[in-house]
Amino acid sequence: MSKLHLIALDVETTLNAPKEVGSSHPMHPLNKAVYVGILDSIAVLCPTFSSVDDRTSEVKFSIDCDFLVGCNMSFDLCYMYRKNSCFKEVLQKKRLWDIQLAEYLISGQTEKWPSLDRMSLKYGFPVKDGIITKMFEAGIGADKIPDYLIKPYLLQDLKNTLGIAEHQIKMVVDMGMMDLVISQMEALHCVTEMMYNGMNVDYVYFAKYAGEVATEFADVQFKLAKDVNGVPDRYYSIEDLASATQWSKLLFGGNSKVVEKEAAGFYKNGKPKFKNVTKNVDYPSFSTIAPLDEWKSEKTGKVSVDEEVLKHISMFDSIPQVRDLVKQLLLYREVTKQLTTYIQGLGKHVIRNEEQDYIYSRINQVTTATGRLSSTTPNIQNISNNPIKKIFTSRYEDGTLVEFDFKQLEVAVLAHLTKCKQLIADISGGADIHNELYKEMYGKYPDAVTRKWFKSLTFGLIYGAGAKTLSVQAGCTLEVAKKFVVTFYARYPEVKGWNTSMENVANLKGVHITTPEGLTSITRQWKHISETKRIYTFNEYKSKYEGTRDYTFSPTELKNYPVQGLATGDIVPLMLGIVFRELVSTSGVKLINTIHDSILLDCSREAIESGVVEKVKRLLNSTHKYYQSTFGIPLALKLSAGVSSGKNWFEMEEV
DNA sequence: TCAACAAGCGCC
DNA sequence: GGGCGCTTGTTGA
Repeated sequence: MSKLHLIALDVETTLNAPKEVGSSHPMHPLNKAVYVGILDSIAVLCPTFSSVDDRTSEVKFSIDCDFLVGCNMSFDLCYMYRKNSCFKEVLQKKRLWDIQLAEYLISGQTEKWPSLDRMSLKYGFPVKDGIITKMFEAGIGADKIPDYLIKPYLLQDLKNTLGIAEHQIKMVVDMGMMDLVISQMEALHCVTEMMYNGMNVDYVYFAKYAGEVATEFADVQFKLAKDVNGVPDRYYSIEDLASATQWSKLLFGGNSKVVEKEAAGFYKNGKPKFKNVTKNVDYPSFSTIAPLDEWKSEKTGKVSVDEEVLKHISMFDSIPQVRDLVKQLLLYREVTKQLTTYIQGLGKHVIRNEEQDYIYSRINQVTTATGRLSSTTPNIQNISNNPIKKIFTSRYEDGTLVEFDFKQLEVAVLAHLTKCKQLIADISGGADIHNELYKEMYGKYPDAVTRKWFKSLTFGLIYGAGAKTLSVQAGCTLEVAKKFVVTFYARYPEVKGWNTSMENVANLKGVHITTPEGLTSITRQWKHISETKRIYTFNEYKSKYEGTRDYTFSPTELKNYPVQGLATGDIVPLMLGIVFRELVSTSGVKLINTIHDSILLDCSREAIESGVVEKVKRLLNSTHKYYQSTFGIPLALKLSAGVSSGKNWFEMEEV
């Protein structure tokens, strides 16, 4: 193999953004790139360190290379895009090699956020200068650090990055992982674009809605405080409405240490002397319901007062006062969540510009065990499905948000992995598997309400739940849950076979790991290589049950990782890359986010009229073709996407 | 006072 | 049952 031509990129920046959004936030208006370091692996030219107005970097980027290399590249790329739109156009054409992403994949998702330092150690390069790192940690940006300090630091980073990339590329080729890695690097381009674009926020609506929620919170809090006051004195007294510990003591009893002053003779001057005595006080349980064993925490022994427990009490406690109090607490919890996590939480991430307001969340590609993406600062993947979502609107006058969802993605992937004939037939034929399973059990199709709870049985089973858990989660009897499990495996027998085979292989191939220091692990580990060559790492855990073996692989992880990983770790990112290439040069369309099995676009009216929705839908409905051409393996069934759109992210309607 | 952990809860 | 991240309270250094 001839020597690869790599160009490394590293940006040193100011650290001026407020703490709430992260001081180095690449999209914050107060931040900018100060030094841009570029190092070419074959050119004899010196490394480049350019300032903002320097055109040298542009020249460098125009050089053709095999990979543009960096560490945590979405960060550097966003800064470069902001510097100059010419950079954006040129850089987005490049093939990327992010050493952090490559390391995460090579490690079988065990290295989360691998740092340049850690990788430098592993691959035998000098670890960088601690002084600069300390300065960054102290909030001193690159603009306040003199050249003579920062340039050698930057150069070392660039050299290490290039060297690490060269090692990794060899490894990835040897491991047969290159197709996966390349598709992940394309996805990196897409999520970088999404982070760069951000989500447009309707701040006027946000302010109004925030006021409404705050008012509601105050009302609910007032009412709950009043109800708490009405609890007889002999029970534990709630001091903090938000404390689960205190609620547990009130509802299920418990003891509490109370410090009391006790007379202890007299001082010489005749004044009475006191000493503090700690007494244990036992409180009776306010609820008449005895706590179930499964409500008790394994680690702390505390009785849970989560939603499930509270709902149970609110329905079945024999004392009306208890039922009412707990109902009010449930309401309080709900409103608190809305206020703290969504109103206040999202509010501090709004970046206000003269023209428009945006939330720029991070989309992380190197954090999960399965290869799924995650979202932080703020987490946009768990926004409540309620009017809070109305804050997200189009940036275009008269524009719309458009969301594409893969239909039944994880079930379809399960069908592919297990090659289950009936499951493939059901999904390919457009049948709803929940309806079909219900019909097998009851001889007729369910109505909408029935289907909703019944659906949770299917997902529970795929995630690995047993009949007992299924009955609790779905709120049905154990008999129904048992019957469901039998029905499911009777209709889809290959799923059972696949599950069993995963367990067998894990037990057969799991090995004890020896550390570099020569220590051998008590638990075994199994690295499973999927057909896309993604590596899943399974570890044994201490068994809950007495008997057979002390340590076992988790059957639920074995069932779930390959499904979740292929679906939302491999297939969705593959298509993110494809959609990115298709849309990146289309005007009036912005890629703005991705939530596990969906892709979110912000579209102008003109773009909609020019048929962008149909274009993307066609791409997504051809996923099986891209899968085959990328991984060389046919998908056992075609995937399809649904589309919905709306003026804001709450009022989306199917199109 | 701070950091780590636990509980709780939002999403797919 | 799987996968996450955020907020708050608790705990222990």
